[in-house]
Amino acid sequence: MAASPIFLCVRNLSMPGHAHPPLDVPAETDTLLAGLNPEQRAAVTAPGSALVLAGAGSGKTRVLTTRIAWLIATGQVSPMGVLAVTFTNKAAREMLTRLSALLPIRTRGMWVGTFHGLANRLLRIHHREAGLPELFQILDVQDQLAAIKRLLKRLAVDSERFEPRRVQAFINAQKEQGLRPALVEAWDPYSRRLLELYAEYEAQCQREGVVDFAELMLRSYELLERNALTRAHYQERFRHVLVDEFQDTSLLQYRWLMLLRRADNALFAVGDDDQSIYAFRGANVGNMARFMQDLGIGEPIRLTQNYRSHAIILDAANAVIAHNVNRLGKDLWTAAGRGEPIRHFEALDDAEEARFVVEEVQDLHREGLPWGGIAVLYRANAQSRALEHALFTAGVPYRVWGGLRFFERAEIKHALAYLRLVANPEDDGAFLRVVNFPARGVGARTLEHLEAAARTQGMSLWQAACQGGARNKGLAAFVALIEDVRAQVRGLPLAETVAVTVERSGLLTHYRGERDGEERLENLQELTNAAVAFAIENETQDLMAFLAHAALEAGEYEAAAHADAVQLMSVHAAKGLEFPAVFITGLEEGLFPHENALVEQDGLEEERRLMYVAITRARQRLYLTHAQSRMLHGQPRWGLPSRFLEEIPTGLIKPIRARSSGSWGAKASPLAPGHASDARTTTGGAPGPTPARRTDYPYALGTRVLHPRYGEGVVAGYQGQGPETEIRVTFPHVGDKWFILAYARLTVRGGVARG
DNA sequence: TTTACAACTGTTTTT
DNA sequence: CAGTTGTAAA
Repeated sequence: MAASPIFLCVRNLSMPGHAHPPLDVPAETDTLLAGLNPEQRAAVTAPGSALVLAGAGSGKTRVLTTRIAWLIATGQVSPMGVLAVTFTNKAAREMLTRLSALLPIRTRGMWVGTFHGLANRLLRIHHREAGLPELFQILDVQDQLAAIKRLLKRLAVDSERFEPRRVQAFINAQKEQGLRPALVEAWDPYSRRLLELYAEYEAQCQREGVVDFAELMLRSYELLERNALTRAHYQERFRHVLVDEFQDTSLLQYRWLMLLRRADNALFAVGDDDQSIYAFRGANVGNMARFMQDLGIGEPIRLTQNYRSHAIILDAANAVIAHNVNRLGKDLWTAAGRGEPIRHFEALDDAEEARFVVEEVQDLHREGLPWGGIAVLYRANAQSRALEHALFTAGVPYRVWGGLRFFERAEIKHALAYLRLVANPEDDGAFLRVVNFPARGVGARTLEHLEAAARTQGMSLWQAACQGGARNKGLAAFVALIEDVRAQVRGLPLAETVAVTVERSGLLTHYRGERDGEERLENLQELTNAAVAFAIENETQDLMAFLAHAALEAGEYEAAAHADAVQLMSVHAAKGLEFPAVFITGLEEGLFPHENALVEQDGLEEERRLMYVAITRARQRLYLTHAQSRMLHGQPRWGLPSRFLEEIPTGLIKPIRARSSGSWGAKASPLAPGHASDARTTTGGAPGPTPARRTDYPYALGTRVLHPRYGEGVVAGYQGQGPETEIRVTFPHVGDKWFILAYARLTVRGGVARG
């Protein structure tokens, strides 16, 4: 497989990255700096290394791109001497787009990309030094989990005790800390076993020539660390390293960046500790303080003027985030007016919440706001269902972000597995995925034999299958098919290769025969389109590059991405975006903040930052909604309003009542007892089982109750029904406890409860 | 070996 | 509720 042009141009190791004569560009440097406020200007022109503490909506991306343009235009660096790192592909693209608008330069060869994308780039170039085959494959999260399950099975590990996801999380956590198995300390037998599994997993990946996300980072880190010449080359080249969303860097990524640093290079980091919401993925906010220390930076440059939101919205955001203790500290301000109050709506259940959102959305649209100017945010993707249903029923166009992405869909993964086998038939993971899909009579028994043969002879499944001859008819057919396709696509352009492989795989025929195969067929067609687009955009026909792209950029191929539609997404997915109108839904204890987060170290603070991110997405109008009950796992579940609602000064909030007759929607005081048994009617539509069942619960939410062991607490929610109904009580010192209602010995202060 | 269906279980956020 | 795993029958 020929290396792509991308790789060829970076292969030119003699490319000087240091100063060069100023570009002959029409953009005067004064023009570049015009319109920046003093802090932004200071950041753009900062000599040497700097840390920029950039609040939400403070022009962070503008500063970053303007700095690159300014450095180039003033001759301080050549385009090839810049390394700019982001976390999302979207952000990287955005940066390149803005950059080419500022300067007439060719951005294609520039090193602007995500950490993982750049790590991949390094490893492709230096695969030999890194100890990887030229055609190494990238495992996405699903692939990695499948590989781990396979490993556990092969080693006959009790996967009840060692849950695959646990093992996966353990391995990734170690890698994100830069730790190989030999460096991890394990004191108890369980940890020791985990460690063994980590080591075995590594061996398996190495054998199969595959690399997971964390491995991309770790392997490229080790490459730079161990090869002084290579390191020196990139240090010489990248005179300016710029990092976006610095608060999201992991320890390993931090050290990766530091390897590229030389005394006369400049590191420019932009971040906002208040928007650090990826700790669960290894992000380490502490990197910001460490950065200042390691680089001898006294104070960060603070960008506190917000150009996005009205003052009321900022006040709310500032008030919420002020409850966090661990902060570098900054308050946002705006020159814009106060704006409208924040609207708050309490719904009886998630269905009513969704109906409220739809009605308001329709009003906004009638007032002239395009659908696309409206975002509906939620904490967990599962919440999108009720909202989608209501929007769909009302005929409002909407687009859901997140969830299952294009390259993660089963049919696409299948097609990609065929392509991976075309690129490299030794890929066991890909082999197992499609050896019997579509079904061709290769069952568990055949695979057992094959795996045994492969193991004893130390070869891949593919080799074993070739060698074992045609003991199984289906297996022989599969081998013949793959060999045939490999021969057929040799020398074909990328898109043809994809089209031919998909066709020959039999996937199309298979899905044509399925009831719900229509959408899958469309997706498979779309895969060829994606290949065409990829080939044009990157000027390459390299299948490996396309497969890497598929793993590193799972989404972004949805149809109608640019249509005017209401945007539905998780708060995480909304980071970096802004909308004239924003709904934050599901503001309930247990959901937002999420109950899992409450038991994690610093979990509540991270949830609060998430709330901060959510609020600061809004430019003019902000809605907050919560529901008294919500369907969860097919059961209604009750919760108190989120504490974040109370952290916003009441003066900024205007409660909204449901508009339909007979409804009830004023903001309730969460500690006011007594409304659980009030019979209430809901808006016109079917209210679901809610009102009837509510009367079954003996204590109102918020009721103070006494427990013989834990003392006084507050009723925080219910789950389930009938004799298995559980009650959740929050105790001041003990936290949340669940009890079976029928057995819980609870008393209400001042009397015994009904029930 | 494949298919169909029952039982079980987890369930946040994502490059 | 939905996705996965286990079991029984074809």
